[in-house]
Amino acid sequence: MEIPKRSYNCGELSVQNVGESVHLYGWVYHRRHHGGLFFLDLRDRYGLIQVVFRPENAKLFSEAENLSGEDVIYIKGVVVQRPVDAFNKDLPTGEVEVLAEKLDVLNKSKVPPFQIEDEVKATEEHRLEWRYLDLRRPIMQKGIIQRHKAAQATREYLNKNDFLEIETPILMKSTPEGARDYLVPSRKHKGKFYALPQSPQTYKQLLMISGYDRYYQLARCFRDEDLRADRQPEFTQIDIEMSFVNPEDVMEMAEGLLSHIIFKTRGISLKTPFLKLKYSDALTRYGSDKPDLRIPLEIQDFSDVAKNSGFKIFASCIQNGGVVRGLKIPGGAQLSRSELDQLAKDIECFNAKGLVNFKISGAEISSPILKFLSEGEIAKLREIYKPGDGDIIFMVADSETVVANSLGFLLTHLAERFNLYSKETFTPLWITDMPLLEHSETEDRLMATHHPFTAPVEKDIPLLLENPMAVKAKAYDLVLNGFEIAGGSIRNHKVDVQRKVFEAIKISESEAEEKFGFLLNALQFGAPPHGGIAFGFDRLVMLIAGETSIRNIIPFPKTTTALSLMDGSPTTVKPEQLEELGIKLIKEKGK
RNA sequence: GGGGUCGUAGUUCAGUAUUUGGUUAGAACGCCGGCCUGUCAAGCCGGAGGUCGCGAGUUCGAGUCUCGUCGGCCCCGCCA
Repeated sequence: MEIPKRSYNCGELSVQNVGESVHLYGWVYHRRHHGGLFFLDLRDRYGLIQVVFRPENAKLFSEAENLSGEDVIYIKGVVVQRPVDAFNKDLPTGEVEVLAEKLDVLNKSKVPPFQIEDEVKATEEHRLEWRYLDLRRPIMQKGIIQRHKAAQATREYLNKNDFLEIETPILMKSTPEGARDYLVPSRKHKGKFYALPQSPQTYKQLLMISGYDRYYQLARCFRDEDLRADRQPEFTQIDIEMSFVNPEDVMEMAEGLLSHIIFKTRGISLKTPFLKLKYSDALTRYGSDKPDLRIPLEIQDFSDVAKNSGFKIFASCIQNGGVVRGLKIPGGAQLSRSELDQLAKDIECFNAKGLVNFKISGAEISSPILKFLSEGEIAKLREIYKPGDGDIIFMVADSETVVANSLGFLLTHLAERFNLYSKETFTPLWITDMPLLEHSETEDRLMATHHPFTAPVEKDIPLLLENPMAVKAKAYDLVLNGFEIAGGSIRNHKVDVQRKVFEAIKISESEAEEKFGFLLNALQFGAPPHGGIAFGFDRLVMLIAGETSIRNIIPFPKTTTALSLMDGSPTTVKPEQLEELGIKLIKEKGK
C-alpha cells in the first residue's frame, strides 16, 4: 500500500491554507449525510477537520457513504473556506474544510464496543477492557500529552540544575520493611527471588556515596498492596537525591521543580516558598496529614470547655485522655435529619461512636445535647466557633486519632457538598516535624514512619532507645490539594546512627547485616551527608489534568483488584515454566 | 481481611423498595435500511437487537425474594 506523505495533521489547517492540495490521515469520527452532500469529521490526536464530499464525483461519493465510524482513512483534497454562515466557532479548523478528491480506506473498523467520544458513556470496566479505544478519546489523549509535558518539564528543570539522570535495577533484593514486594523467581538460583523495587531508595543513597551528588530518575515502583483511586501496583516516582544538603535545600529545590512543572503544563505560577505546617498542627487543625488548603475550613478545639461539661460523654472523654473538637460548616444547618444520620454513619469507619451537631437559626442554637450544656458552655461555643445564621457545628469526642479522622472526613466531604471552595487553584504546603517512628497496630511494634534510613533530628538521637516515640525525623512531605505528592528526608549517613535506628525498630544486628549489610558497609567509606525526595508522578499529573483517579492518566492501569482487563493478566503459566523455576503451586483450600 | 455501592439490548440507564413476585422487560445513543445539498452530538421515517453477571434455592410463577459466587468502583485496614 502506498502511503503518500502526510502534509498536515487534522488540527492545523486554517484559512491560510486555502487552495492547497493536502494529504490527510485520520480516523472517521462523526458523519453527517444530507443525501446530496456528505460531511465527515476526520480525527487524529491533533484535532478535527471537516471533509466534504459532493455528488458530482459519484464513485467517490458512494465510497464515502460506505465509511463507518473509526475506519482509518487517507484523504486527498483541497482546502477551501467554508461559507461564512457555516463557520464552526468551536473548532480551531472551523473556518475551512477539505473538499475530497480521493479516499482510501486503509483499514476498516468493526463497530466499536462504545462510542469514542469525550463524554464518558462507557463504564470504567469497559474502558479498561478496550483500553486502546478508550485512549483514542480526545480527553484521554489530552491527559497522556500532559503527562508527557510534565515528564519533559521535570527533566528540563533537573538537568538545568546539574542533576544526572541515572537508572537503577528493576530486579533487586527483597527488603523486610515497608510494602509487600512483588517477587521474581530466579531460574539460575532456584528457590531464590528478586524483588521489584518499591522505590530505588537504597540505590540512590549508594549513588551519593559513589559521588554522583545530584541524581534523579523517573523511576517505576512496585508495591503489592491494596489499591485506591490514587494507588496502582506500579507507579512512577520522580526520584531525587542530593549530597551536602539540609532539609531546606531539598525543599527549595522541590519547590522550584513543582513550580516549573505546573507552569509548563498549566501556565500557573506558584508562590514560593510554600507554606509549612507541623505534622501535629495539621492533624489538630485540619484532621489530616494531607490537608486541602483550598478549603477555607478549620477545626477548633473544645476540650477545655468539655472537660467540665454537664454532658457526661464530653467530660468522661476528656478524663480518659481524649479530645473534643468541632468544625463549623457555613450554611450547613440545611442538612436534613437523614443526612445527619448518614454523616454519623460515614464516620463509623473511623471508629467514631457519635456525631454531635449544633444548628444555628438566627440567634437560636438547637442541638440534641443542648439541654446538657450550661449557659457558660454555650457562650464559649459561640466565642470559639462564631457561628452565623444557617451554620452548623459538628463535634466529635474521642481519641485524638478518631477525632482527627472523623472531622477531617467531614471537612472535605462537606466542603464538597456545599461547594465551599474553588477547585481551580493549586495550594501546596509542606508537612514537617513528623515523628521518626510510629507504633504499628497490626504488627504490634515500632516501625519507621517514613523509612528506616530517615535521619532523626540530632538533638533527639539520645532518645532513640529510651523514648523512641518522641524522636522527630528530618523528613518533609509535600501536599497539594489534599494529596501527598512528594515525601523525603535527610538520610542517616553515619553508620552508628543508622544502627541505632535499626535497633529502635527491633531489627536485630544480624538481620540488619543480612538485609542491609551492603548499605551499612557503604556508609563506612566516606558517605557524604545526603537527602532527597520522591514525587508521586501519577498523582501530580492527575492533579494537573484535573482528574480524580490516577487511572485516567496511566495508559494501561490495573483495576482495584490489580487485574489488567485488556490482556487478562495475571494469568496461569505452563507447568514447564514453573518447573524450570523450581516452583510448585499449593492448591487453595476449598478450590 | 472488612464496609458500602453497582452489574438489565452493542453502550449508558429506567424497571427491583412500603401499592405485594404475574402475560409480549422499556428509553436514549449506537447499528442496519430509507428520505434528505451546509451539517458539525445533523434531522426525519422504519427495523433488528436481551442467558436481566453466573449458580443454586423459595414459589404455580423470579429482573424483582434468599443463599452462594464472579467482576467494576469508593472507603477502612494496608501502602517503610
